[in-house]
Amino acid sequence: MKDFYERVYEIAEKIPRGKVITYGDIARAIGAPRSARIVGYAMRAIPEGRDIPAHRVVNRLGEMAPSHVFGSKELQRDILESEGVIFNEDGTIDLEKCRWIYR
DNA sequence: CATTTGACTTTGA
DNA sequence: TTCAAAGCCAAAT
Repeated sequence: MKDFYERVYEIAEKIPRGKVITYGDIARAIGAPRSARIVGYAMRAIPEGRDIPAHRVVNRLGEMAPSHVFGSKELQRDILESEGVIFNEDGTIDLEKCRWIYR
């Protein structure tokens, strides 16, 4: 049995290109539906040398991570857009179309 | 060992 | 409907 963070990373790095996932969904996928915050905490502490598409992990409203993580929210949005993620007019992700379900 | 913190979510006023 | 507050739980201090 691996560390909590490890499980988060295990799932996060499997997110397909052009898709996103919410913190709550990841938490549920690793059997800890009440630990959405911890998932976010884990994403902030991603170990170096690990290739994790953290920009594909968003909150349940499809909003970008706070600017201080990627430098700016616009940067994260650009990356996602270039990967094929659909955005709404207000700058949030269209979860209906791009939400990824772990399996 | 006790307290604080946070890339969250849900609920109640 | 909108806004504030509380719950949640692993890690860091």
